[in-house]
Amino acid sequence: MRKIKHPTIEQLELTDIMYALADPTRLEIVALLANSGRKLTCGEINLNRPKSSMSHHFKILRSAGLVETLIEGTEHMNSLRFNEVEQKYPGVLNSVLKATKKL
Amino acid sequence: MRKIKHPTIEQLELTDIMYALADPTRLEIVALLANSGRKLTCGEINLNRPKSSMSHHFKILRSAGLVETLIEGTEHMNSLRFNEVEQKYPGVLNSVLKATKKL
DNA sequence: TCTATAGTTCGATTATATTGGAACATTGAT
DNA sequence: ATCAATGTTCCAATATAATCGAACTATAGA
Repeated sequence: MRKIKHPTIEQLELTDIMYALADPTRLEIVALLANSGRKLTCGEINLNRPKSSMSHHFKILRSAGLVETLIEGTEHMNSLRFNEVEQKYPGVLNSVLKATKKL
Repeated sequence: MRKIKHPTIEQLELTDIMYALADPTRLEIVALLANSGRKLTCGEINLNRPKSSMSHHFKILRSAGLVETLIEGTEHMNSLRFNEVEQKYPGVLNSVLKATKKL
C-alpha cells in the first residue's frame, strides 16, 4: 500500500501556502474540501480539467501542506489540513476561506 | 503633478491579493510598510535589488490594491491599504502580517 | 536652463508554471 | 491472469513571471 509524503507543521512555509492559494483552480479545490465537510476523491472534485492537470494542482496543495491525501484502494481521499495550518499560521486559511464565499 | 491609479475596494480581487503576497520580496515590502507605521519611499525600502525590480514589485502590489502610492515631489510615498483590504476581506492581510513575524 | 534625484517604462533574457496527452502504477473485481 | 478504475508521472508545448540594465519622465533646486 503506497503512502504519500506530506510536510510536517514545522515545515510549512508561508510563501508556499500563499503561492498554492494564489491559483483560482487550487482555491476552488480548497473551498470545495472545506465546504464538503468530508474527504473527497480527486474524481469528485470535477472542475472540467484533465486528470493530469488536477493531479498537478493537488501535488502543489499537498506540498504546501494544505491538503492531505490518503490512499484507500484505488481512490485518493483528500482533506484540508485546516487545524494544522491554522495552528501554524492562525487566521490565514480561515480568512481566505471566508473570502472565497464572496466570489 | 502626476497621479497613480489604484483599484477601488470593489475592484479588489482575492486571487490578485494572494498572488501579490505569494512572492517573498513583496511580502517583505508589505511587512516593512506595516511595521514602519508611516509612509515609506521606495528608496527607504532597501532590499538590495535594482530600482527596476523594485518598481516591478510595487506595481503588482499597487494593482492588487495592497499599496497606495502618493507622489510628493520626486518621491513616491507608499503605504499599506490595510483598512480597505481588511474591510473587503477581513482577516486576510492581518493574519498574513502576523505570520510574517514568525519568519 | 542645466543638473541631480526618484521612480517608471522598455526590452531582452532567463526562470518558473500551466496545460494536457500518453504511458505507467496500484488496487479491486471477475 | 486479465481487466477496469483511479490517479500519478513523464514529456513537450505554451504561457506567465522575475530580473535588471538602459533610456525615459517628472520634479526640485541652483
